[in-house]
Amino acid sequence: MNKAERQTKSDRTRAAIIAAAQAVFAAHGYERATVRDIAVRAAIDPAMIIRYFGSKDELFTRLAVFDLKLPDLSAVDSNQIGEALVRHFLSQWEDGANSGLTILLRSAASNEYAAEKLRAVFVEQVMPGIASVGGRAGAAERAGLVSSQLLGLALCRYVLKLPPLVTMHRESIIKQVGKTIQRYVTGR
Amino acid sequence: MNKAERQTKSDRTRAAIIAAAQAVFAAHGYERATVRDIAVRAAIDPAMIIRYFGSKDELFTRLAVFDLKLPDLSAVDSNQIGEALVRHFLSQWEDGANSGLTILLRSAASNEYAAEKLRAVFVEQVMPGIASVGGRAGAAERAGLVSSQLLGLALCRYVLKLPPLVTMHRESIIKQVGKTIQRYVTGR
DNA sequence: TGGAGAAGTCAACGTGTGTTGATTTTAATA
DNA sequence: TATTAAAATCAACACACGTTGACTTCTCCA
Repeated sequence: MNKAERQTKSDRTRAAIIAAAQAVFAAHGYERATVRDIAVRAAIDPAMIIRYFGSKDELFTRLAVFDLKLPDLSAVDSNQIGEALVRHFLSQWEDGANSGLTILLRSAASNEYAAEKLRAVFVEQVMPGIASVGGRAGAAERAGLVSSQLLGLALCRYVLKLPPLVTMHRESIIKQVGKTIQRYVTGR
Repeated sequence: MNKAERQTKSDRTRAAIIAAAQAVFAAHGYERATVRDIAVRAAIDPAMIIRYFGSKDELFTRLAVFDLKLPDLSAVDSNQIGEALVRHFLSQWEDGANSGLTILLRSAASNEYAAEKLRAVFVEQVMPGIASVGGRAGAAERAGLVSSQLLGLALCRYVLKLPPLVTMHRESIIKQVGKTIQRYVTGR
């Protein structure tokens, strides 16, 4: 075995910790998630988490990241941008239900670090994307409105689990909310 | 002094505890708010909080209530329902910045009791209001969409404090988001 | 004014938390 | 197989939390 392969054991527990931490942080948010919960789920000792990641904070920091992976909107048919954005957003969410965005949204309301991270996602990813369509004029406000609708949708459907939004079919949401986003993005 | 007035002393600390608790719960959410924080802010002993309210949970329960005070929507010009709803919602929010809705929204993402309370607000207050306009057909879904936009707006403007939404003028928001709500409520 | 009940103070308890250091076990090399 | 470093275990720490009960102070009426 060469050196790279030899580390496979510790890599595995490292991965187990990350997977468990993602699930627990996503389910309960930062404050309510405990190192011991994560350890149980990963079937390891709580001390290992500190050993591998330094502290609960550092582990959270490592997982509280999110890449929207916005496509090039200037390449999309400009009448379809709204629906395309909602569709993309829903996919991003459902693909990685335990991933960054869930963790951030669950924690941001009571955790300033997570809130700041979410604001950064807005400034670095949403803003530029919106500005690339319909020009820079009023892009910040348009991006803000877009975010309010998309985050609100995620909050209600995935976090609060408001019955009608949970039940509602993906395509209905895309059609309805798509119209809203379309108007926000293009200014009608 | 009669009996009612004699209790004025304890009523005052009772009120101080409530005010302090509203502020702390609204600022940090249930998990992060501590009995000791509330006590410091109310300038009283932590033990008094337990003495007066039984437990942190009971105090929270007492404050985690919200009355949307929706006006009779069937009396509003049906072309103005969207704007009227947003205006009403913003007023409700800004009037009592430390009150029920803030507390609920700050806590609901990581506190199942608060989430349940928010769902109850939806079922008991938003749903009936929306159903009273445009009929019962699809009322649940329409109400869900309305909630996603309004809660998303509150989340971004008051909790996450996304810069453009914080800066944006009240009337611009009412105009822009009003159109969205109008379409959701009336089904276009 | 003295006594009784309310209001407030104080120190401490038990519990759950993140974290640490010493120790034991495991696994790869010589 | 013996050796050595990595990996995992364990018990315990320090701290913050909600909560309790005994005690003191205040306040008002007889």
